Amino acid sequence: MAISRAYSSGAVEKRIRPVNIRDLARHLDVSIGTVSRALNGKSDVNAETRRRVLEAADALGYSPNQSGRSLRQGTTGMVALMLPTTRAMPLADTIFMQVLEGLRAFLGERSLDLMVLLCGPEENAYAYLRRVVARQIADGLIIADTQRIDPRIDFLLESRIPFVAFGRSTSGGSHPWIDLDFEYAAEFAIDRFVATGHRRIAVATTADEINYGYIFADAYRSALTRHGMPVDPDLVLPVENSEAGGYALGQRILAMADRPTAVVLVNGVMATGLYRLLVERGLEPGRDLSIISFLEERGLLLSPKVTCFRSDVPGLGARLGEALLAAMPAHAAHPEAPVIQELWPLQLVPGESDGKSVGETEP
Amino acid sequence: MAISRAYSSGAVEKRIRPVNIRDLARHLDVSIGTVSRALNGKSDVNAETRRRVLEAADALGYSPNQSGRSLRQGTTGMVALMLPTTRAMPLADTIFMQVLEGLRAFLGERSLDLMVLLCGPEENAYAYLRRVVARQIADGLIIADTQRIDPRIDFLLESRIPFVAFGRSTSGGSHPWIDLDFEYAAEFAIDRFVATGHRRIAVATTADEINYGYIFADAYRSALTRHGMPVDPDLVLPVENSEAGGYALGQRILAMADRPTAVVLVNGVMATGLYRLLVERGLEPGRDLSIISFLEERGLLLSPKVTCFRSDVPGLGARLGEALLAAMPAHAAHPEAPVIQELWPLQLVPGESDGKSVGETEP
DNA sequence: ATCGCTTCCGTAAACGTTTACGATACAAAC
DNA sequence: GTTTGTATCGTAAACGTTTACGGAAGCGAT
Repeated sequence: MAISRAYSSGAVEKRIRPVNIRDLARHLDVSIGTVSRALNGKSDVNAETRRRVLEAADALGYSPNQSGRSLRQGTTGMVALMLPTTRAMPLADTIFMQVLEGLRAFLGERSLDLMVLLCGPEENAYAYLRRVVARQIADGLIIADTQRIDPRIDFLLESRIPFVAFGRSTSGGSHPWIDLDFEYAAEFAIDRFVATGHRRIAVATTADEINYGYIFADAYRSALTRHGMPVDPDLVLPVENSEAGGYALGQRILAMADRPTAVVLVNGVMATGLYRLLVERGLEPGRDLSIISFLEERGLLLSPKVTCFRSDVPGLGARLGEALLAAMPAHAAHPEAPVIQELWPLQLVPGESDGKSVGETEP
Repeated sequence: MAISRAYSSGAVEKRIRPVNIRDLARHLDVSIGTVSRALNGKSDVNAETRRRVLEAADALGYSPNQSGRSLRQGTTGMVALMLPTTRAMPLADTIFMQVLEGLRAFLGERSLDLMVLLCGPEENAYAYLRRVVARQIADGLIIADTQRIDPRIDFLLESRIPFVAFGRSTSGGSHPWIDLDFEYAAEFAIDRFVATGHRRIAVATTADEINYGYIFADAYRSALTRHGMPVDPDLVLPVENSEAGGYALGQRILAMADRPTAVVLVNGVMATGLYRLLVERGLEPGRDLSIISFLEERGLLLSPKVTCFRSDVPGLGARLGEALLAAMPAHAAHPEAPVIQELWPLQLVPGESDGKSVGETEP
């Protein structure tokens, strides 16, 4: 644990003042207006002058100060994605990072920078959002983890700031959103289970207030009803969004008197925990309990291979970016761009974790 | 895929202009100077006036425009963490998110906001860094993924912007950094292996240029030498930082003529993949191959339990924040704060994945 | 009445940039 | 020679905020 003196150079040196446009203008012996026009690609500047300006800017390492620029033109060139850290932790490993990367790449091509703002548990997410909007820190906003009733959406609509929601909500009027097609996944899984003879099918949803848990459970219920099967409330199981949650889910299922023969998971993270419990109890996924999981990258390494859904997740991120740009007047293709509201498609990847129902099996 | 018209309200409404300090002053019939002083807690403002200002600001939803404020006082109140997305993906699930949360919480208590800037593969990380610094977007910077030779550090030192590195580097002079104690982990693991009779011990390091791979391998070599054991270059195995990498690692180990009986992993992500391969081949971790893994949350759910290192990772994040603040003149406890350079401690959590060497076992 | 002190507040400059506007120079057209 | 047009550039205002400075008012002491 070495501790040395501040900045080895010894003398106390002031923070270096970055070169500004005035320095650059003085250095080139032109006016700052010309420098600005040259750098911003305006037409009324001599080609030779522009070359000199660009060259000098590069040599002196000049980039326009962001505060000055955005103060003048009321735009920051940044897009903020607000992320509650409570969610960031369990979900980061599945798809969120890929959404982020798809989004970032899309925005980067349009010379917009993406910044991720973490919102901790102690600070109210709504208050934080208000602060970010009022301080005009970003030209557009992306919110995740939409809840069934989400005051953030009402506020964002009211404040007229361009935004897009990753996930649906019943709040607010017509606003841009992209969401995974949870309905398709739930119904497809149920259809598949029913087709292979399963009659007692459980669903693992989220334990918190995030909307997609409700959506998934609703789709599960309507799919069962469509097949003329009864809906047992005891088979709708809220699960904590983690591997430990999946482990606990397994414990609960095995402890049930009238045990389900199949379960569909709203989230891939829990699959690993569920697998582990089954193996510990000497049970085999796909034989003793059929499992269909949601999006999961890691789960593909599970043995036996888990049957799960897949999706073009970076593409989803890019589509989020498109939906946001459509809501930003300065970036929209045409001024009257429609509000984008889309379900993102999934495909099932068959594995070995679901199979024919063999009725009740003893552990 | 519903698509509706832009903003249900119908009429084309302009973007709302947020209330600024002038509006607030006019509304209260005082000068903008007084409003600013009242909001910033200056002493020379009447108590009753301050109350009215604060009340009105809250009622009108006023927050000072960030650009104007930071333009004037040359400070943004934000700290940026720059993260290459190439790394973000595989590592997010292990410890990085917890580092982030610890850091964010620490900064939040000091009313600094943390923003995460993603740096994609197509944009040079160094060029991006230069841009961020020149645009003065943040008061302090945190860089991760330090490489053995890292030009970013030289540049940051030269530009005099406060920063801290998560990870060591040979570049630059004396600058703040925090790093995990890879040396301790490597040596402790080797000691433990040797004590239980292992003589052929492999190490899985990173396949890229990130510095900790070198550090870990060096510590591995010196530990072997200290025990008077030969260092076989074939047992230093670069592994891709993912579960697939762990799987491939297992394939390579099993294919070796003179197979090692133990392996220590520089990263926990690969443990799962290695486990899977062993199970597929009918081998058991801890009996047929002893494994000690690095930090890993998920690995604790593996069966048999993996022997791995643990650390107070959010605490590490907070310490990163402390190291950064010590380098920021406006926030340091005293102006001549020393440069913080620290190794963060780890502890071994015994599991069942390492045990006595039973020599060569046939699959 | 004058002075000094304190409390409170208004005025205006400054931060770095963009951009509307006008000025200059020069070439082309009359 | 005058006018018109074009290319190029300088000037200055504006964005929203903070803060140094000074002024006004009140009050007690001389």
